[in-house]
Amino acid sequence: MQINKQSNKPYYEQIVFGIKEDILKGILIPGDKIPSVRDMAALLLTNPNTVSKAYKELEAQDVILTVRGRGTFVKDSATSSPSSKQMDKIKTKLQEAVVEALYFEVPLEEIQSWVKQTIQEFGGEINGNY
Amino acid sequence: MQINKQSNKPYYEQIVFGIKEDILKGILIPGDKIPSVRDMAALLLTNPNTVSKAYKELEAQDVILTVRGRGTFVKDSATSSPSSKQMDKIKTKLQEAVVEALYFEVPLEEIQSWVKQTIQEFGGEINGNY
Amino acid sequence: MQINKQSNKPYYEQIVFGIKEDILKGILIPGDKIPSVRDMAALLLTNPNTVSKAYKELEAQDVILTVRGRGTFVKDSATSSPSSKQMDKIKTKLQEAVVEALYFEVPLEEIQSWVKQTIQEFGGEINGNY
Amino acid sequence: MQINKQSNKPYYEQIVFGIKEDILKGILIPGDKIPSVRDMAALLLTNPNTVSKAYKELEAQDVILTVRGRGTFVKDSATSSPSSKQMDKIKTKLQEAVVEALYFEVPLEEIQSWVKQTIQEFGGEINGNY
DNA sequence: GTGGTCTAGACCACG
DNA sequence: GTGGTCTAGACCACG
Repeated sequence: MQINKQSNKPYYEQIVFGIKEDILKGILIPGDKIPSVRDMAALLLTNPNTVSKAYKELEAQDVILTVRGRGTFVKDSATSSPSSKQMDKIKTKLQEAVVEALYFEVPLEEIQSWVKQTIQEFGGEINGNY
Repeated sequence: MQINKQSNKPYYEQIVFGIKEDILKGILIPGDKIPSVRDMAALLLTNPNTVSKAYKELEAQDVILTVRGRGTFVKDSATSSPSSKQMDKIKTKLQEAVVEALYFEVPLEEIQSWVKQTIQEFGGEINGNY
Repeated sequence: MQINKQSNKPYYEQIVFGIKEDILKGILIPGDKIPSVRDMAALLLTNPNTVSKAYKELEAQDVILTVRGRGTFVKDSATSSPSSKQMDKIKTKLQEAVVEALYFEVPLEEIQSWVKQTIQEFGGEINGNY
Repeated sequence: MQINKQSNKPYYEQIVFGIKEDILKGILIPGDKIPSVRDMAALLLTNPNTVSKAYKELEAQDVILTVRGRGTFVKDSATSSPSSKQMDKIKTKLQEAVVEALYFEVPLEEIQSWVKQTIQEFGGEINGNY
């Protein structure tokens, strides 16, 4: 995992997203201890406060569990069901991306293929009749 | 088109997106004159500076064209081909939305259906066997 | 509203609680603009970052709404329904306080009276047959 | 008694609270010897330092008494009268819990019922016309 | 060693 | 003028 310092995306959001990616990819599994705030900051060449902010956000989203004095752990993903608010947010984000693509005349097949690729890369088993 | 003042999305981005939506929907077609910065600001109950910023962004993206003294016009979409940079940005945005959805265990069928719905609403002609 | 710098309660939590109190008391009503992060920091003789943290927490709890560049506003309390998690937390907190009181042999009548007083001070109209 | 390692409440506070609960419930009665720091640590699968901290806190609150070489004992509750400082703390804690509940529009009846339940569970004899 | 809180101060995006 | 992000660095509570 790395922070793209050129991106206009805040560092802490990149960390939040990166952790989720690692969980989806199976690099991190439920129960795993993730690096301490300080270690992660050293790894990512950023400030501990920034990592701390990311971890707090991840905890608010029920992705990790942090125990004072002991560390931070990956939660069971089954536990974390999104609120309808989060659901709406995700849906809107997806739709906006699609509209954007359509506007710039990305061929439909390509849009579909991007989605499929991502699902295959991150989504694990896919039903045959899809 | 309206601005959602509750949204955490910047007003100017909402305007940029709204114009693109209107074009995709056919409400605006190439060559159409769009309201002046001041008129649009009045329509949207917002600050002219905000509209101006949105128009500049739309011009940078080759979506509209401002002719001094004559007004602002919707460009021919054929003219506006996205740079590979824009293309990457769109792809990344789409993938991130999908990853987010996967993380929160949105069923694959639902993700697909969201994409299809959006395409059908905005994308015009869709091949039957798609 | 004031921060008790002697208290072991974090400043930012005191601010969160203080805002809720002011809403319950009617000092703040839905739609009201609350002081900017900087102004509030000056009022409370604390650091803007601390106020910012409090405001973020209040927004996460659906108590206030912050609009970039415009300010921070009190939300309609009807909108903010607590999650079952929040509910559990509140219940636990209340029960712990009661257990503590019982342990130190606070008379039952006194415990009841504390609760009633608080309800009368903050709860507005109370049904007669209570 | 058990420690909830998921809770964000410090372990030592959980122990302090747990002992008080046991006394209120009658599981522990004045004069009872409670497990040594080491035994308790083994029982609770935690660090002896943590138990030690809890015992010190309980001693400071006049709940238990440690006699060097003989062990740790539950004090007579009559002996342990709270300082007015402790009293204020308890009152504040209770009021805060009630304010929190009111803010989130927990019905008054429910707040009352939570208090009653707790009293009935822990408080022993309750006057009929209460 | 772990995360939590707080300060001081900088720079930025938005309206 | 508004909130958001980030850094650097301090001190603290907990285990």
